[in-house]
Amino acid sequence: MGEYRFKSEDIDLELTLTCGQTFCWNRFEGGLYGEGSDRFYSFRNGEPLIAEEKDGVLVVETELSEKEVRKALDLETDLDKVFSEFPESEALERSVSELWGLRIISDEFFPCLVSYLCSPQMRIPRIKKMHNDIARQFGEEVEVDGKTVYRFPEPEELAEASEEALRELGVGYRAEYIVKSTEMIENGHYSHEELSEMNYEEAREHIKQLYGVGDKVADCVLLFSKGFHEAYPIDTWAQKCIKTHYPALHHDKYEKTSENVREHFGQKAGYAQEYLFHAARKDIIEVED
DNA sequence: AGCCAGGCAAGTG
DNA sequence: CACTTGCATGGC
Repeated sequence: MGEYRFKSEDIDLELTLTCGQTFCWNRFEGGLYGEGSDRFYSFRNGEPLIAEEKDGVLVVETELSEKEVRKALDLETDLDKVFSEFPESEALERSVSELWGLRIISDEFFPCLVSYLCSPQMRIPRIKKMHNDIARQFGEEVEVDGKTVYRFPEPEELAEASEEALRELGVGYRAEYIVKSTEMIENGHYSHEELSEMNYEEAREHIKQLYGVGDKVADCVLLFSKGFHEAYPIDTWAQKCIKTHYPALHHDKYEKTSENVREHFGQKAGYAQEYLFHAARKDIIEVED
């Protein structure tokens, strides 16, 4: 297997993979959010990707090209440059100083989509459990690094799953979102490839054709799998952050707030969202209801 | 025992 | 367009 090495001062791998943005990575031992090994794996194009931080070096083992590895972990982004271009803000400066090295991953479209179809009215650890249960039930069992793991199903594989079978995994009413959206993709009525040709506004409208994809899920999937770094998902936490620290940007309508934050933070608004979101959840910055 | 969680679609006025 | 309602499940 190929091996790539990167300076780990540029990325906090553990934080990046466990902050709740991705559901597509796992630890070899232990749950993603608890204690366990510091060796992580995911898949891209069916190929495993193993990442580990040791002695100040990020080591990635995979058959994938270096370009794809850089893309998956967003190693091309110059964090200093991103933060220097945001308007001055005490909340953001504190978040950045505490969470330096947090990067916006880029997962595969389909597994990312299904995770966020599961996300409405749900806590992050349970979304992760749903993702892993779906992989175990409908994905392929494969050996990675000598361990038996499950690759998340491709659309044609998950298309075999009935709504009832999904409900048995505890996904509740989200089963309908998964079944209908998977069906659209599997029978060729929806292609995410086209998203890459579009600007952000067009892409958001396009992806909302999928059943169960509203404003918030659209922004998550565009940000975390399609490289639209201007996407700023506004969930309950993000909403509270904006209200507390950027009241002038707050609005009751999602689209209006979205427009405001994108205009305020610019092309990398998603990075501001990710740092503020995680800082709020970690009590690094305060938020009011 | 209620209440709530990274919202969404469908229905009504 | 603005506003309301129902929705599954598990943890606290």
